[in-house]
Amino acid sequence: MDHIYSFDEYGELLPEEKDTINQLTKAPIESLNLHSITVVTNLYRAAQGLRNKMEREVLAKHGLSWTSFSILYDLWIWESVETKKLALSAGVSKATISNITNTLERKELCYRKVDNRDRRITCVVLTEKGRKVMEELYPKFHEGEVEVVSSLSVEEQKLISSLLRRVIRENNF
Amino acid sequence: MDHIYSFDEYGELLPEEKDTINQLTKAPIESLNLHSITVVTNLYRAAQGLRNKMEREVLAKHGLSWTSFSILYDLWIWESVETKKLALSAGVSKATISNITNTLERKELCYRKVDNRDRRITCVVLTEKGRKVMEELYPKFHEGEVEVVSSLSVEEQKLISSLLRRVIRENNF
DNA sequence: TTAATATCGTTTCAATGCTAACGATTATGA
DNA sequence: TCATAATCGTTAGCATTGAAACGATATTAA
Repeated sequence: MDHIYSFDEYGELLPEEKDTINQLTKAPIESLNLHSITVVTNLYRAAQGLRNKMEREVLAKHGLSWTSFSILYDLWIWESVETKKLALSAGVSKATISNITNTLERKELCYRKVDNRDRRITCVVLTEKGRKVMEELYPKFHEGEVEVVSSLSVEEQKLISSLLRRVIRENNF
Repeated sequence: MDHIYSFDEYGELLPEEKDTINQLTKAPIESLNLHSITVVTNLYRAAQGLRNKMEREVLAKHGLSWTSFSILYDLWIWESVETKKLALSAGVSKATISNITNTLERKELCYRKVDNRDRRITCVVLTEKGRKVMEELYPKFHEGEVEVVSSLSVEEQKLISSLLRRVIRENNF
């Protein structure tokens, strides 16, 4: 990553964009919901920036991606988690969890364990080494979390969380 | 992707999580900023869900990723864009743009053009075929945008946009 | 002018990520 | 019981992603 900035300075549609969309689609500008576009644009940019910042400033030290870290976090909290649940939690496919688990196993941060009651299920378990990494990394990750939203007041943080939560709920994200 | 759901049903820290974090880090629970955690968690989940939904419901038809689409969008609006600007706009590295441009070129949706004034710079240009794809895809993408935030009122959409924009600004995302 | 520096895009290599197909296991139903 | 269906994790194949190294070009400084 070189550096991230806003392609459009304002986080809203520029006149050029409106013109182009108006000219080049059958849908005239009147039928475009500009507020929806703005929400989606800013939502994705904020999340992308968040991920890049964390991977660069916190996770790079241990060569972990955002998703790897989120898997380790789940294991840290829940001790042992099924592959499928890890996928649902992280919002990625089972195949991705399988691949990342391989990488984490190679780093000796976790290991697989077949469920005895249902042998189709594989549980992933944190190793002692994995636990130590989380103990070291989590406080720094949390610092980053605080920093990223520090420009918002506590009330605004509650507000944006409740709005985001509604989006998540309504879309079954 | 199988299906996405909230690992924690509430979008907030569960008692188990608080306990674990409290026990396993040197940082006691009092020093954790729970609101920051909630904002970051919900922000990333919403964005992840958004991306997955769009790739699945709109972009899969043409085998495009979110990033590929965002590049095509920039080209659609601006005709011709430098590689570096595309990277900054999409929030990915130059290398990623280079790779994706290769794929898009293979699909004949764009082509490269060396800048005559500064031969270090490569501009990427949309082809006629690429323009047609965007004309077909953009209205559907926009439908998705509207749908995703449809549970929020216009006032709430303005509000969340302005909050997100402040996060973006303050972090130089 | 010329050497040093900076900038830009590509390449290399490994990890992440998805879809589809697969093999193993469990559940269901006739 | 036994065939069928459903569920789970992995594998195969390909695209995406980034860090680092690299070559080409442009800028700066001496």
